[in-house]
Amino acid sequence: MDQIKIHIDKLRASGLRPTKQRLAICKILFNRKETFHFTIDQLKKIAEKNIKKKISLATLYNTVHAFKKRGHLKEISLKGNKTFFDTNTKHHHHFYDEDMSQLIDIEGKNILVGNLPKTPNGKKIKSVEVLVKIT
Amino acid sequence: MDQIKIHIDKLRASGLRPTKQRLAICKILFNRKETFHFTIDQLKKIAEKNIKKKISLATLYNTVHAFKKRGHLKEISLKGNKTFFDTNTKHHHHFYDEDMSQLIDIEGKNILVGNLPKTPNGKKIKSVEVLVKIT
DNA sequence: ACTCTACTTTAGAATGATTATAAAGTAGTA
DNA sequence: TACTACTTTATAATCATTCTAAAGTAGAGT
Repeated sequence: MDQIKIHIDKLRASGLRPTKQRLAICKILFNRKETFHFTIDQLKKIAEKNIKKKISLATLYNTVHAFKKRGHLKEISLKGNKTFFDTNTKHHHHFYDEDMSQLIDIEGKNILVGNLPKTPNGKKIKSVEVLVKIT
Repeated sequence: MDQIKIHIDKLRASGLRPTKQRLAICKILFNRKETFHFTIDQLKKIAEKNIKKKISLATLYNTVHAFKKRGHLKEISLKGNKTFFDTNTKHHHHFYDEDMSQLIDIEGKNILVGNLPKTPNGKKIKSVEVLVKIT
């Protein structure tokens, strides 16, 4: 079954025109079974190698943010200057390998967080994120 | 009892000369019972108001990093452009109030993280951090 | 107190990630 | 094919942080 068609439909369904650049990015991000964690400049390198042309940084930022807004990507909370994105949009947690600067998924159901205290001022919990740093 | 003396000793014990700027910063950070979470520019505003003079950004960065290196401050993992520091150096977790961009401590012992899967490649766990976002 | 030296502070430049701008290009509809 | 709104792009702008190197200061030894 044609992956390209799937990506075109996905883009159209999100109100985004299927352009060459967006399709190239879709191919990199979504033609895979496993989760993919990346930074913008990693994505840029891969995309430019694939299409053998330059892609503007601005396009990559635009596209990735558009995908995030539509729920096709998640942004990962990490200290430091680099922002990571994650193709796994389900609720889950991460190992962070500091030597490799690399994220590894932990399925949400495989981790248990208990004894949470009452939220301050009766606020609602929006999310619970666990980051396990490893070396 | 003289707080200033305590700060001078603390600085000396860390191999740092007690300068006007460092003492002003110590006063802001450590003359309090409760945990203090701050960004560099928040600290700058408070410090300059206190001493009624400008302090160089570089000095604030230098000092805060020196304190962090000596274990008097912790740096907090958060997405976004701003880096937070925390006067609570014990192991603990955080609520993050997104409306207020404000961190609130959760004592380490008050939270339970279980069912952690095996670490990849037999790596060692360095830390487990929980961030509870609230609104 | 005086001097010397190493440590500090400082303003401003440099860096690196991200966002804004505005002009040129393109998809999709009529 | 023609038109219009959406996209891409190069570049400038912004923001946090780090670097630099020159001027200032603390503390030890005199």
